[in-house]
Amino acid sequence: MRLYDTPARGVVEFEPLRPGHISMYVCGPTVYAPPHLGHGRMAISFDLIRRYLVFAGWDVKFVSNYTDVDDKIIARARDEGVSADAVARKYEAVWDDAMRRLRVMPPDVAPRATDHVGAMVALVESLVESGNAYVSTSGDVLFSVRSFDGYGKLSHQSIEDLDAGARVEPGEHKRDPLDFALWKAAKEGEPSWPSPWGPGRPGWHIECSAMAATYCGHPFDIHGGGSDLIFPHHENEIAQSEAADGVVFARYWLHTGMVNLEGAKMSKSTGHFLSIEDALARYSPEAIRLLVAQTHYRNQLDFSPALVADSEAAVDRIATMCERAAEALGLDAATLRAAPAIVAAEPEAGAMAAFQAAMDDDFHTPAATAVLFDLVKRANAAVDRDETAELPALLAAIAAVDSVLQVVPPPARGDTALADVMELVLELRQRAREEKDYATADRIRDRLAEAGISVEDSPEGAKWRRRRR
RNA sequence: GGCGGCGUAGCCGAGUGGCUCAGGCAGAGGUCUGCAAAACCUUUUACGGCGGUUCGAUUCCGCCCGCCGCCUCCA
Repeated sequence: MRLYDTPARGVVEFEPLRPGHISMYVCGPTVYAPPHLGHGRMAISFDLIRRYLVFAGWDVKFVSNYTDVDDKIIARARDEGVSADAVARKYEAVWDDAMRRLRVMPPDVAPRATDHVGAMVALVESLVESGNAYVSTSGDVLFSVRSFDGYGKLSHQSIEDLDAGARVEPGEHKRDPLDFALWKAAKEGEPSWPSPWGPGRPGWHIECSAMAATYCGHPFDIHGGGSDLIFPHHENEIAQSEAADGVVFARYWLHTGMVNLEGAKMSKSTGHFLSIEDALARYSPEAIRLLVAQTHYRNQLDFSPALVADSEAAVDRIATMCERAAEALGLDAATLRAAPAIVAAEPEAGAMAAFQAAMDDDFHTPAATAVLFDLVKRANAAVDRDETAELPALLAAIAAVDSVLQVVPPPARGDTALADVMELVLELRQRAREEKDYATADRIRDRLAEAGISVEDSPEGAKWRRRRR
């Protein structure tokens, strides 16, 4: 298996720390606002990667945190007149719900920063002892970037280059403009924890260093996140994790591309974004996942309604195929879509080989979707030719590929009242057709289409189904 | 200014030094149908510009143009 490693600036062969095992840490959300499609893309991208690793037989430990103590959370709490903890818990739930709806698997461990302050304090202490950190006159504990030789190795910047663009806020008392806070002294009314340097709270970067080491080990295999976290967040994680003991922090770094909306990056801070909730009100989770999978995870994704509409049509096509195949095999369509593995058959070997080859090459999901659509086309062709013998192997392969992609839509919830009404309507329409009253038959079909129900005539009688938009 | 990415057919989006091709969506024609739909088959001046390397470049190199990201909180 090969993957693109950010510090190596290229695709490298993956070698696990322990054979058969992969420990993975992906930076989770700061829970102060609803997540947007940028977060969704990042989460779906890593979900695709994780599901594939599991599919490929790795024993994966997937850890993703909640940053639940932060300036923005505190500011939000102040604005709303509630506690910081209340804000964090609220948006944690919003995040979980969004992830569930996007069919993103929950992490094996989802640690909260506030539950790991002790480990952070211990890490800061060791950095102070090793001379990599100092207590500033303002009472903060700062990391001295010049004390760490490798600073800049992830983002490929020299300290000099970075220095030129660095800003210093008044009152920070930094020895170097690039030095960053490991521990912030408590201000009036802020959440705080006891420490050797007085009450305070952890800096942003230290939590990930502490939690990743706690749950994934030191070192661990793969660290992931959005590409906008490369600097300074991940660069700083490396510095503070490696400076004290010289042990490598994460062995491979994976970064996902940004999502653009109308030509500019989505960003919570600028208000230029489409929330996951709003997106899901208009588009199906499967269409959003397909859109994400059809673009390589490292590339920028330019989001637009027209784009999801395309994906929606493609997802619809997969759903239609499932129904046709189920009928051809005499299976219940809903059961087939809910549990495609019902067709107990060996997945078609050629497709599986193509799928694995694609995913082993830096998680090439665009090629994997091509494999899926090739299977859909072959399954449809088999139904057309009435060659159902090869169908189970094709469906098993589709199920296998979809165990990673998760783009086959689940069956619509059964609405028996609608089904009864439709039975009557189609019966009346059939009577009109038999009487060659095609005007009436077509009018019924057209009106149903307007109501979002398509009607298809076939030798076995008319079939109907609800259309996605 | 420093670091990095991208520019591929109507749209989105993979990929490759020459060989038949990614894939999806849309459009056109065909099969099927009372007409449709679905499905299948066929199909639509493709590789930003200018040079260079090469027997041969969309693919490698250089320059230019355009777009985007990071360098500050950010998925």
